[in-house]
Amino acid sequence: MKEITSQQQRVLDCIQIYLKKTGFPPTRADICKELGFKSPNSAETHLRALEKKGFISIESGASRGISVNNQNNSFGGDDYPVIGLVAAGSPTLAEENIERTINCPKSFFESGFDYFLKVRGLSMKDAGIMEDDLIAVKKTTDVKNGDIVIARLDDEVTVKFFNRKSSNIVELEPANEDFENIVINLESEQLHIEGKSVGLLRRN
Amino acid sequence: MKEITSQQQRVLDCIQIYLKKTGFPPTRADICKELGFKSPNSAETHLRALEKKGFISIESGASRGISVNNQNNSFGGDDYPVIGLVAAGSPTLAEENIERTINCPKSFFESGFDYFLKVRGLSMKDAGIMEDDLIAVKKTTDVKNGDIVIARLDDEVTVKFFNRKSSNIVELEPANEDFENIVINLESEQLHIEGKSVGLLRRN
DNA sequence: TATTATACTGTACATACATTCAGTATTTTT
DNA sequence: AAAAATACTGAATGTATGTACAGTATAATA
Repeated sequence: MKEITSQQQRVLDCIQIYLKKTGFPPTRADICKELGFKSPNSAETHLRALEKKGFISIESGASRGISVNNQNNSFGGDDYPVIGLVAAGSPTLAEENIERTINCPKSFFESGFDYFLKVRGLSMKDAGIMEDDLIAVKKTTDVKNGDIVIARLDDEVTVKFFNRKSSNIVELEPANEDFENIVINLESEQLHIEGKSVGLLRRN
Repeated sequence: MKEITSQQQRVLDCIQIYLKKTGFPPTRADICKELGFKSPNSAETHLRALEKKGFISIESGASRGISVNNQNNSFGGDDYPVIGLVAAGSPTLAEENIERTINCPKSFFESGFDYFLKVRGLSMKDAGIMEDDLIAVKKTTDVKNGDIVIARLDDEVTVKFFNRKSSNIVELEPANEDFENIVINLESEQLHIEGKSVGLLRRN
């Protein structure tokens, strides 16, 4: 399997997202529409490159005759969305926030989980959470002190240790001395717990 | 979900078998060929019935625009051994070293991998590798500078950054200031590269 | 008994789509 | 320095494919 270029990766991701969304592969035109190309031949040449490198197979003549060569899945486990952790904005499962999907068993992380969150920044580096790591997030508001939580303050989403100081005071603690604790007074500020981390996935 | 007739079940099975085989849904003609119908309209009416009963969805106008509405599927990946990284001793795949197995797709980590290695100690903590993390290891001796390698010195197995200083000198560098570099002179010492890290799995 | 659903054959047609050809430009490899 | 790969636009074409229309026939509902 030769090396894939970034544009080819985009096309491959596009195919898989389309497949997940619709249940069938995209046409050349669909790919163009999704990625902003203006000629169906742009998609065509990328598809040919992907086929040559072994990432996909194309059935000649058949419309939507694209199949992704993942010997693993397609119809094995479940597809979990990977959501980008943008500085501002809630990590919703809205289509535009889903970067791609990862196929893995439901019970891959012990207590089950709902989606992967792609980490930005190094505020949790001492907890072994690095940039671009994928945190397996379980949607829940039932969190304990010491849990790594995905919290939303207004429109800012952040990953931090949870620490309830008193009935009204919650501290969100980073694992990096360059960052400071966030102290929240629940009487005056809104804190929304999106979920908690139940695992981590890193792919080199 | 209304009751399905035997013929409709045959059509539904046909769609799923076709999907599994090719990766994309069949056309009306494909279904006819498979089930012996002589008119595409035979398939069409069955598809309409299946849609009406909720078993499938059809995207109007799109070729092969059939998607099967099922949410239940069991996972069929491979079982990968989890090997404990003991201070002394090689991480072999011998049965007594296998702590457990984890079921996940072969291509879960991009370049494929062979086993999971359970990490002891914090010598790589600044690389986000913590105690009890599972490193996805690909067995290979083809490593580059900067790769995280699983190396064996005599009977000591360790995870470190690989750095070839010269043709005879290799440094194994920890990611923790409390630990020191291991400098190996290949002329006088034996260094065996077991493999390299291609990913990481952490389960809380 | 009338109506609707099931289960087909057969023809026809508009359009959805794959695919080729002709260009242009940049980057990478040889 | 030449060749090949990458990354596109744009137009054109044949066919793959969905889908409607016209029939025939039997079983299940209302």
